[in-house]
Amino acid sequence: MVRAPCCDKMGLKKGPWTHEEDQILISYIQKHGHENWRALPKQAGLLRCGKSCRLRWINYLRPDIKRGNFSLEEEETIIQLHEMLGNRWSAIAAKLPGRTDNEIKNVWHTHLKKRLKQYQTKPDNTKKNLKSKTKIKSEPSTTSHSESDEVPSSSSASIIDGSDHREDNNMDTWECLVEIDESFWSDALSSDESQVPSLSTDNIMEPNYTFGENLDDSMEFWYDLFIKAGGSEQGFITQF
DNA sequence: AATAACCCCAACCGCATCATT
DNA sequence: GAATGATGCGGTTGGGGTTAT
Repeated sequence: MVRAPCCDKMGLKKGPWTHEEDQILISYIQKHGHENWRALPKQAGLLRCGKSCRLRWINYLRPDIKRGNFSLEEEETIIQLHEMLGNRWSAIAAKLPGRTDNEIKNVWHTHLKKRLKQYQTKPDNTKKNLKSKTKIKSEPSTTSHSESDEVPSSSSASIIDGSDHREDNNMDTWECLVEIDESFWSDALSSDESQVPSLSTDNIMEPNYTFGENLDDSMEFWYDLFIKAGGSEQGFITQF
């Protein structure tokens, strides 16, 4: 596989982006879009490689990026999805509107993984005992962490917080999904990923979210999975 | 007040995969 | 089908900020 030369070999700039560079990139993409990342920096007048521009745009400059701390619901969603999908951060990010794979990956490595580990080594801990010292960000944010964002509740289904933020029936859905053998999910997902539709979590995270163009296909896909996993038709109707 | 230790996150790197020729 | 080019993705790291001593 032929790889593009890296930035330093091309005499291109690396490291943190300046405000000016951000502005150039934003205005260029607003005017021309980003059809060709490789050509973009040259056309925009940036001394960056296309890869760097793409990353900066996707992870930081995109207008629909949701800045600030993750909500409890988001964190719990990450944990649940991680159980199902593993380290497929982009797939997880797709279920969390406004969040990037990089951001989710960071949150996982810095908070959630530790939290899970902590809980697993101390399964009899009370929720209170498991509170950690997560800092409160000072930056302006659309969603703010509460102090109690560190509390696992059960081994796999609800890790974050004892206070249930979901309706019980939603939790049932989660537990159902989680109980399905992980290998089943990976097999099912790898068999034809292009068909993987939105999970029901979309409804939790983004009430206005609509399924892809082909809702019927999506539902059919999940129906098949559900039945394969041993669920009944009635159960599927109840869950979804 | 100084500084060591820790934490967080933006950005880089390299591989995988998809698209085009 | 092979070669090449472009993009996507996940793992990792370095620097800056924060907290503890």
